[in-house]
Amino acid sequence: MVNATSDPSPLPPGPKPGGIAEAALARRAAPYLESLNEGQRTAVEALDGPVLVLAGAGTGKTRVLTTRLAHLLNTGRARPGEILAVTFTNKAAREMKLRIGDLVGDVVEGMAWLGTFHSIGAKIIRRHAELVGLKPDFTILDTDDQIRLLKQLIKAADVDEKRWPARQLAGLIDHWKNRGLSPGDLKADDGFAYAGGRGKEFYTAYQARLKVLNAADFGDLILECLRLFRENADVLARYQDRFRYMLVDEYQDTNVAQYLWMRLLAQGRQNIACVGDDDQSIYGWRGAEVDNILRFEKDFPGAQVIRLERNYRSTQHILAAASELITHNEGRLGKTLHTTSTDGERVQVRGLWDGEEEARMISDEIEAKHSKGHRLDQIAILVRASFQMREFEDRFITADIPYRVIGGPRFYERQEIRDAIAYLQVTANPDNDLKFERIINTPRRGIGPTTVALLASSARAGETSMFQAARDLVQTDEIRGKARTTLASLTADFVRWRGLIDTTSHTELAEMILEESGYTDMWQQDRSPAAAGRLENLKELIGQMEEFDSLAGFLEHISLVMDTEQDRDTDKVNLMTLHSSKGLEFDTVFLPGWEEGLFPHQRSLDENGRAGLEEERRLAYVGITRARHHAWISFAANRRVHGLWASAIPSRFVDELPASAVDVDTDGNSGSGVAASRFAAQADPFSSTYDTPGWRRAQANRGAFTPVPTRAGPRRAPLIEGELVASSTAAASQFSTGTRIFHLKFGYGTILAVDGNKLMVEFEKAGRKRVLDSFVEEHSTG
DNA sequence: CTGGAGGATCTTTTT
DNA sequence: GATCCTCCAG
Repeated sequence: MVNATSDPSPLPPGPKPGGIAEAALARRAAPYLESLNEGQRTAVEALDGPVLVLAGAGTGKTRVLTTRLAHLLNTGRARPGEILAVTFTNKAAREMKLRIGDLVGDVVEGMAWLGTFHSIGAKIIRRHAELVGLKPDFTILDTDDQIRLLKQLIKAADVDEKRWPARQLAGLIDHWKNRGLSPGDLKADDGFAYAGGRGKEFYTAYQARLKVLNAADFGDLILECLRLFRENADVLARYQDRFRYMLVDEYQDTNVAQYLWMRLLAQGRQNIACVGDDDQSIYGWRGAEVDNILRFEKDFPGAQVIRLERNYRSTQHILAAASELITHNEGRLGKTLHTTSTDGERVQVRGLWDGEEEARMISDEIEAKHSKGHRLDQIAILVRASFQMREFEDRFITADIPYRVIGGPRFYERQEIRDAIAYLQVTANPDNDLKFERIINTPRRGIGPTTVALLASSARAGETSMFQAARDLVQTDEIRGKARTTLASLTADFVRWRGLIDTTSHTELAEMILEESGYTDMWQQDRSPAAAGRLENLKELIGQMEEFDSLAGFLEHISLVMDTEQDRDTDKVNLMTLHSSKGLEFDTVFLPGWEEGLFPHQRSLDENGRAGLEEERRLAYVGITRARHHAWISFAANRRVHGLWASAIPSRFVDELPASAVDVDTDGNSGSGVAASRFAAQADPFSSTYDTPGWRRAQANRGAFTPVPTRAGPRRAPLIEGELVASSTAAASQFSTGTRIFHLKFGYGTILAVDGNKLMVEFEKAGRKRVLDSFVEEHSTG
């Protein structure tokens, strides 16, 4: 482990730039350079000075990045420990490390400063913890803890949490931290948005409380690091000197705080390379500033800007569709992607009746491809919102198509895992109030809100932690009866477990804690079907701990690395959100749900106007450019949102695609297809030959649901309007009770009740279900 | 302090 | 429709 405080970082005996030694080294390095195209090679070889690489989708960004780092090492410009390379996700960091390893071998192990913004921030703060008011073993709070803590503060300040939700305050504080603002930087009216101007006050109190708890939230990992650098010129100088070369990946995703952090470090040697694509900036909602790309040339005068525009991934039509779509955005740096691939299939556009039919069309398409030998794991379905996944999962289960969901609820986010970790964290650091509060009454011990509130107020009054307060209070008569004895034994248990940290193996200790605290027991007693799985997960957790050599090491890992690799290598269809698809590529990509209100998402438009729309469009761009050979875009005329049926119009993005790169339902094999607006034979996007009671009703109701004029207030009338099940009396079903019907998914059944166009049906195989009448046919015995 | 009932809410997500 | 949260009665 390198130590900043005792490292003068002398110039290494590296070869003189442009000298003979370097030329010789470069020759040795030649093989990996030769397979690069001109732009890529420039980006790899421009080692000195500030460099901005604008890398379009599929232009070999990762390749450039890893080769560049390998090149730095190979030419002897820097030793592994002198390179700072930051990514956003652990996955990206892991992959980068792997690929550099392929190029330079074990040397990569010395790259101690390759990691995420947050892990590197945490590492730096731990070394200088006392300078920012923390102890080196401070804990990192997750979002749950953050909310819990804010709730305490809100309650203590006697503010109505219902009117001013803790989530909102958390959002505000995050927003400030993303912008690099400490409480002291705020102007008086900055906190206006919360509790009538008390935002700043709460932010101050929150930060103070974090210090008492010896804790930092994710934002602090950057912000406190920034403060450390600003207030301690000597510390900053040391790091500026150490990091001879810097590299930032996914630069378009950096927020202001990260930008300032990085700029401060780079001001030493000016050897900084940022790689990004403004067209793929899709995280504005969590603080990313595309402007950082524009600022780069201003802040680093003379910066070299390199554009990578040759796309190696997609066919001509796919690229044309994506490129044309994105030109509808203003305020982009502008790149023109080109490819040498000329032929290939056009982008397929389909309009369908509803979400279920859309899922059926896609699964049919997948089955057809699969039977022709197309691998399932080379197929992805990219949705805008996770609720859309359900329809596909249902369909895949029915059709027996193996699939995997990427980016779903992760292992470490499960309740039982968080509880178990909370026990471990309180053991490691009893002053972690938030974790203590989480498990103080789990399993139920009879310590309720009253007792917890008493502990919290007592802790605040004594400027100490709740754990300490509990230890003190049980000595007095302030807590009585059962609460007193349970609390006394619980705290004593933690003290005892803590005493065992150094003498017992951490896995053994973890098992002991879960056993003795009654936590395992709680799930064993639980009769719910999920209980067995939870116990399995706890075992799995202990198993994962074995990969670490100490409790502290494990805990640091889980607070920063919240992901686990899952079954990568089985042949399954990939199902994920557009957001989590960034950086991936597939032979075939399906993009369902291109409907106004869903994509672009209404909320994005409402809350961020034009900027919101443009970010949605970039999301569409990201989606299309994931595809190598086949891209399918589809939309439905009806979709169930929040349990209600709504009619929808095709997304404006559909019309923004170039007609020459698109095919619309060419073979006419779909009798129920709804044509895309511009591509429809008739001018009316909703006209089609589809003819069912539900469809006719949808036609009839269409005009009746014009958007309600916007009222003052945050919530506006959604554009998705037209509830088919609305009180419209004209919409009574043609079906009647007792009729025998057939349903595509559930089979035969008998109608029990009719409610508008919704039927309650007793199915022979599937049991009792509520279905829309447009999905059933009267079963004629003839 | 606990459990059930009713109510509000429902984009995206990493660290 | 489903879930998470809050409130109220025991």
